[in-house]
Amino acid sequence: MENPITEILVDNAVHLFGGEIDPKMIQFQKTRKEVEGDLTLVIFPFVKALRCSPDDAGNKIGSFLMEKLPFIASYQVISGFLNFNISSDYWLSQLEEIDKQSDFGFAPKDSKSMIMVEYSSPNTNKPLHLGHLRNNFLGYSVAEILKANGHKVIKSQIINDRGIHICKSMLAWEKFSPLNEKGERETPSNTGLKGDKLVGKYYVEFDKQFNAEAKSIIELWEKGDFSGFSNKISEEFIRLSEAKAGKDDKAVKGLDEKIKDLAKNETSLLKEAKDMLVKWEARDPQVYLLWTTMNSWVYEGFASTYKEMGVDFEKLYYESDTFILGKDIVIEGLQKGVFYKKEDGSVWIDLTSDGLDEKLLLRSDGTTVYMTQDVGTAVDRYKDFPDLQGMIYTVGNEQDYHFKVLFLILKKLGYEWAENCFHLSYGMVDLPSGKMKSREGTVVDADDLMHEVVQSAKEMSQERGYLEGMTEDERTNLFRLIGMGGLKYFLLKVDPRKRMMFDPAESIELNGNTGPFIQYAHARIKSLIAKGGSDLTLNKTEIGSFEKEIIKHLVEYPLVIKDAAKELSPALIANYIYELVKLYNQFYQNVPILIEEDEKLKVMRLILSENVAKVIKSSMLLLGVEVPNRM
RNA sequence: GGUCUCGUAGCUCAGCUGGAUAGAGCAGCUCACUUCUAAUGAGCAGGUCUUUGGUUCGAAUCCAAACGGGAUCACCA
Repeated sequence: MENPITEILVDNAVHLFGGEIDPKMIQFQKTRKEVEGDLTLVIFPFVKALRCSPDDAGNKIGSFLMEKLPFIASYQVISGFLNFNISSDYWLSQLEEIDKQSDFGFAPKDSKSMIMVEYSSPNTNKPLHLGHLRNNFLGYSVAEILKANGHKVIKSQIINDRGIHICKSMLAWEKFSPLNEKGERETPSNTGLKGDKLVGKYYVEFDKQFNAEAKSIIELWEKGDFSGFSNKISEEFIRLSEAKAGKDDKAVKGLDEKIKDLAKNETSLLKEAKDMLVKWEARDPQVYLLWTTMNSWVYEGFASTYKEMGVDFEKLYYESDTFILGKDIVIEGLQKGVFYKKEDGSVWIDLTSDGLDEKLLLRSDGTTVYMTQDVGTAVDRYKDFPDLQGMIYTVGNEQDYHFKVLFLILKKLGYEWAENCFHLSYGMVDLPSGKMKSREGTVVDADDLMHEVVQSAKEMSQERGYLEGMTEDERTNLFRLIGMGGLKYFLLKVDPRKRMMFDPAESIELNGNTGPFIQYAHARIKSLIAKGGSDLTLNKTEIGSFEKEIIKHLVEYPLVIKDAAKELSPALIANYIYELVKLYNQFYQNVPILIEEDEKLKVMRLILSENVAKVIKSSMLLLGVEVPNRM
């Protein structure tokens, strides 16, 4: 309805305003609740041209539009705002239109360009945690939203499966895993532990032993025992120790950190891990076997976690593959003069003229770094999918700088598609106790959390749900659906860019702005439909204000889907659904539906309800959340 | 310290392409189930939109500075 108004105003600008107008002057907004009307036009921009009071200007525009547009039933001007009343018939016809479309709000499938959405991309040395949940739910949802907008989407991830961190858990497993009576070390099958958990356990074990060794080295040094260490080390230690005298606590702490780093570098454990990395790069058969074995455990563990999360991927990339390509590209770039080599053989790019720093791409020993791999991965992806028109990296905002640099490097290498790369930078998840810190054991494990929310959904459903006649399987599925729905909705309802607070108690809440609140509304409608019937035909009838508000909101759905894609923000969808459900609950509570005696009214209300359920279901699926028919 | 980012009710968050009296949820206090699922709805109370300047007919929204959180500045990923 905005479009015809805009058209008429632009077409008749000379007559109305005495000259052409900028369409940007035509600003619509929702009519305030307290004021009667369905749509509001802001008059202020026109006041100057019309050289009269805002009220006169409003009346002039209002009467002109009312004459031209039959759907404007009446209008009134209040302090510079022109409020239109839109006719009942118009809203009814809108409802009819929505009712016809099973995929209401969605653009035709594959009608737009191909986009890759990268998300998850975990390290293979630690189990997934709460932060990964936000990442995965966000990435998955953004992919769904883009699909709804007609894009062809490739969901992808890069698996960080190589590097010193992987060697650490491998080494710790070899050294510290106890042997059972059969002489085997711990494996997922002989311990019953999930693969990622088992490997993570040894990563932690490495860190523990590593720190212990460093500590004992420092103790030796403090006693003045430097046997076996170079003069350089002992001098540095003495220098740092003496610097502590007379400094404040903070400075002393910093110096102690440096001493610790010094000692860590001297540990036999780190040396062994580094040796292992060198062997890995040389494809030493034994190390490679260990690597593939332990990685396969992790992948198995991740697969089950992803399944639980309800996320999936079309194409996986492995760092162990792409780093080679990255290295080749860097060497090529070196020849082209994009990069330069320092005396020690390390390769760099100078980005100071772009306001950034110098960045390392190859170490002096020729090995690659994170950036090198990311260059290789990006190029690999465009090779695999030449039709790609964009790539979205769902990665935490602590890597903002990294991606700025990455995209700039790609651009400097001459890849035009670098322009279409976008870092979907999301904020960290905090706990009420503060930041998650692995060292302090405050990391919330993804599997544990998902298990807890489902368990809690079970308890609450058994207390108040409508479960009679449901099979055991149906119940289990319902509990999963409610628990996971609550968790996903909780993590997706806030603006992804913002740092957010995760309160475990609040995440299993059922009232207010929560997943189960919305799921409940859906179940309630489905129960109505089951009793009142579907496949009804809409007849002309009067509509009340509750119905009208809902239809107005339904009409906005296609626009919200577009906005959510533009902003890459599932939060916009979540807010929209919440608003819709609140409106519907008010209607439900105040207006009779099945017990309405006027058949036409009853049918209209049922059709309205059905379409609300349709939109709830479709929009929740954009968030990756399923909705039950009963609960 | 440089760069980036955030600051809205006791708490968690909307609102930010400038527009009417700044909104929800939670927590607190009331009220409504012989009626379609009360996992609901209605109401009360709660605000210097961090501060100070500027732009404007009009600023939570744009600009600048200050203050306060956070991130980042590795031959880590």
